[in-house]
Amino acid sequence: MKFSKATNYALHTTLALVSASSVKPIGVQQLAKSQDVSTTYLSKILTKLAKAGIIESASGAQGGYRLTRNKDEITFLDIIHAIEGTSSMFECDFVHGEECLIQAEMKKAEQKMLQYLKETKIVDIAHKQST
Amino acid sequence: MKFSKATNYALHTTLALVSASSVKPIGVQQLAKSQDVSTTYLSKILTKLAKAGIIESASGAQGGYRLTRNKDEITFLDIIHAIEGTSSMFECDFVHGEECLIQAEMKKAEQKMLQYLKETKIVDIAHKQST
DNA sequence: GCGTGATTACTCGGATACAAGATGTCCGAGTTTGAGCGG
DNA sequence: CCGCTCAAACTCGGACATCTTGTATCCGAGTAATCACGC
Repeated sequence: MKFSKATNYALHTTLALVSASSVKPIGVQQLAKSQDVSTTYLSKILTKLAKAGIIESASGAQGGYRLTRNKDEITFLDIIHAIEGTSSMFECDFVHGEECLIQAEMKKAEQKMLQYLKETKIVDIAHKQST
Repeated sequence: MKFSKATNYALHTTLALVSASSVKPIGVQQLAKSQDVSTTYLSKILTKLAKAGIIESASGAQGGYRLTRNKDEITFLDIIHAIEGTSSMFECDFVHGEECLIQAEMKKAEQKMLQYLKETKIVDIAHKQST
């Protein structure tokens, strides 16, 4: 029950993009270098973020990645859902007659975490970091 | 980022033991049958719970598993920690100069979930279920 | 009746097999920028 | 000076390779209760 490394890469990269906040896209090479990842692997991760509509890619020379939305709209949850998927962390496959009460409690617990992640924005971190 | 099936087995088995609440231990075969798992696999899971001090095993004929503590002391978190381990769900390996702010937020979020799981007791489910 | 041993019903733990997912690499294809070259 | 072409600098996406982890099985060993047997 752990978050994948890809999520960590995604969060750090998004933070970098938010901090940069320029109109000009930033190349994968530059992003990858600061996190010590291969460019090909990072680009695979960023493609997921792009599909989720968080960032967009500009191909060709001088290409790279750039935020799409307003940067203070991006939450931790957005990133995590883009990478890890949106399915629940706990699934009870058994066939009890009724709804599984254990699963119900687990989902409530999960919601507590998701709620916090939904309230926390990447841009807040960027502000803290720059000070 | 999902809970393992083993955790589900562990939770259901513990619930069964709490509901039974007899002094006499319950055999793995009986427990496994109700969840459609092999006895050998389930016993492996229960060994973890035993090591965590939540249940104890009685070997030999008429043997099986039985709760050790008072049943209203057992929380969801106890079970989950016993099976999944106690390490954090999010680890940032990078070497930033300072503490990683992203990791800090992620751990706060995780704490929200753990807090809920710590407050929720198995015996509560047992009561709900019997009504 | 009573001890003693064998049998039976269990759990325990290590070794192993298998599948799925996470992690990462390679390479060909498409796309934009910019430089070079000819008119 | 303008437009065309071509190379360079990029990203995109699929196909692999690898490693770890979860899931599960098998089997020999140990252990406790029970039964059988002989004294």
